[in-house]
Amino acid sequence: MKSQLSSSTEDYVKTIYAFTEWQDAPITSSQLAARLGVANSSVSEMVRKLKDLGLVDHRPYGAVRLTEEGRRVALTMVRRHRLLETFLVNELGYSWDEVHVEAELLEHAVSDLFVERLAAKLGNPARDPHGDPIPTAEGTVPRIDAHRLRELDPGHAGRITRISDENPELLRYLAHERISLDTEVTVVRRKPFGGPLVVRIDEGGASRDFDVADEVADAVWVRSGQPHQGCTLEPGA
Amino acid sequence: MKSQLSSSTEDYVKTIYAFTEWQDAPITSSQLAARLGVANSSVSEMVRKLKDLGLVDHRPYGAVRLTEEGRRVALTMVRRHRLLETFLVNELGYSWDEVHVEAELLEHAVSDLFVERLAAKLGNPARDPHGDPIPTAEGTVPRIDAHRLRELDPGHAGRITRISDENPELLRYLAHERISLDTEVTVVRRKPFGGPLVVRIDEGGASRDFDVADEVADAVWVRSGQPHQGCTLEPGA
DNA sequence: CCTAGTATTTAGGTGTACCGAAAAAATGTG
DNA sequence: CACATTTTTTCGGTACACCTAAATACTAGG
Repeated sequence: MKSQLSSSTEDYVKTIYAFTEWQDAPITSSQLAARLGVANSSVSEMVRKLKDLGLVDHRPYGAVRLTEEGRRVALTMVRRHRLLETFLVNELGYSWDEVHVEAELLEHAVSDLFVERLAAKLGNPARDPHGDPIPTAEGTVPRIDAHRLRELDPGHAGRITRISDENPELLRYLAHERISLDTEVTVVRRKPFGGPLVVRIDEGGASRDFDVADEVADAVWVRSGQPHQGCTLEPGA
Repeated sequence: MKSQLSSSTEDYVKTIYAFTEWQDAPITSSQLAARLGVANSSVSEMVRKLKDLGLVDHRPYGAVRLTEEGRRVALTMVRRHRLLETFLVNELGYSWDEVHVEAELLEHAVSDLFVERLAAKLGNPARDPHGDPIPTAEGTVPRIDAHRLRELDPGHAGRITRISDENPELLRYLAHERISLDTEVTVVRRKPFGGPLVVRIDEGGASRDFDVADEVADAVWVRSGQPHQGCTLEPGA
């Protein structure tokens, strides 16, 4: 059942999964190639191998979809990645813009035993430092009920529950602008024709307006209602 | 200066270093092959590459010796390995027979930043859970002043300061026999012609005699004098 | 000091994961 | 709906780290 996959294989599966985590529509060959930073021809070849391994469904010229087994592998990788990020931030004092690359390397080197011991030590967190849900060991993904900042209409208020970890520079920028998980925002003005989105930010009484760049509006997720509950929810919760 | 070495390269260098850590005499091709579990021909080829990288000195049919640069790399790997082992035991509740394999995988995946943050968190230990000295980031190896149990004469008393981590089964056996770091032993009888070495073990008042198998006598190191100081000495100490 | 035996290297070959270039299939547009 | 464009696949080729088998160099015994 677990024939030990190469770290390339793990990366492909994780990337395929990640593509559909926050949207529908399966990933195409060239999108996969772009995200992995390899040539299209490499993807064609590798996808055939993944299919032989039973990890993806794919027919020539079609999109690539994970099988149940592939999804299981992907969730294992995502769990590893996010637990490692949490560890790096909570225990080793990394800042949230530093953890992604480090976790990317480590996730291929840790054993299941390591992951479960680490999860226990961290208190079985349900979210990582960027607010991304950490799949359970059994393959359940905690539901995250939030929307991209970009999609919100004026007047909509809520708390930031997720910030994509893909771009460290963006994370540093947001930290510099004092925007983080749990920051309360209210949409003031929706993008007209190419104009900026503006949000109002509560800061213990005072408030300021903030121009949201397109990239930021895509990377930041907001939830109205309950506050973000940090990194230490109970496992089954 | 740091052109990123493959994990194979790291393993070769580490293995070459390890061979001379507790004895003199440089390692030969076939010894290297045996320890790495690869064919002699693979070693020949790889040693040539290591030479091209400036990590070893070697002329055909001669032994393999690390260069200064090679030694630096090896110490980096050993530092990583032993800090990781310490982490696994101290923070994740691994037992000392479980850590070696896990550390072997992780040591190729961690960054220098990770290692130094980890070292700081662990309190810059000078010894790992088996009593092996942890090289400093600057490449200094804390002196360990001990002898193999095998080499001790009757009457010699001391504390166990090191137990080789290479054989997990042996470690489990010793744990089962209630022998660990800091156990006080006195050599009762030295091996006559193939007969067993016997040590007396103090156990808070009571004492028992223990037959030491050959393999154990090679793996256990004893120091007379000060007690083993645990895993939290100061860096420069 | 020559030879039998062992240690080491060379030669040729494998699998994985990548590449660029060329061929083939799918897609969009007049 | 045919053709040009884009996307995907196929086709040689490369680097790495390993292998077995064959050739070569050391080394110890007679």
